[in-house]
Amino acid sequence: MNASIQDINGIIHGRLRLGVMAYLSSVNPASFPELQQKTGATNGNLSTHLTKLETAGFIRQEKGYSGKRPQTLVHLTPAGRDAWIEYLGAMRDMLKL
Amino acid sequence: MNASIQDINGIIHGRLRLGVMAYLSSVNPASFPELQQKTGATNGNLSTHLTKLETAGFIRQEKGYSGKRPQTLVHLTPAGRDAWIEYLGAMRDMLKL
DNA sequence: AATTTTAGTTTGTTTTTCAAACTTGTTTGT
DNA sequence: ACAAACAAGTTTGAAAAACAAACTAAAATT
Repeated sequence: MNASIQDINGIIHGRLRLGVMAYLSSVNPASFPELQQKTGATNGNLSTHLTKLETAGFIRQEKGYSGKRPQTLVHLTPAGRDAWIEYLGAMRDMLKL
Repeated sequence: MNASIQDINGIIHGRLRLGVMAYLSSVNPASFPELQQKTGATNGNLSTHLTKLETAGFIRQEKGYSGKRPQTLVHLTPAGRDAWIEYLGAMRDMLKL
């Protein structure tokens, strides 16, 4: 296969989005504040990147309530999981891990 | 250790620079055209990113000649190798590879 | 001697990243 | 009950990064 940088999904590769995807790959779904805490991002920044991942079809944002407070649950979609697997493969190959 | 995105070196992480570092980690030094071919970057773009890696102290650009043609050889510095090792560790940990 | 090719740098535009400021609604203190 | 502080996000504007086109300079080719 011998992956090179062209094979690395740029949407996933961004630092913050990579953190989100990595976390979602083991904790799915995860809440917005949970992701914020795990990534250390500001809420504004996280919001922007989630929108980007959502536009790419990798995650889904479910807006509901926890009690009376609004709560967004972020789900990894099947397409997102596929893309994640592929990303891992490409990185493993490229970095020779 | 449990690495998160904060532990990932942003200079190295950029797509193109990552390709350069990965290549240099096994072929050191490498010529400018060789890197261009391997990464698929335009020469302008590659030049910019090499400058960035050089400023960070991760590579050294040796300007010499191959016969009469100018040839830039790009060397991974010891600091660059250290940073690379650390990057690999952080990624391995974060991606659970 | 004109044209093409090689090797790179500089410059300007587009894209991306990021955080401050704002919005909307909730809880807490007095 | 009313104001102040808090929580959960979104919008927006500024800074940084990525990228490719245009340029420079010298060598090889015709």
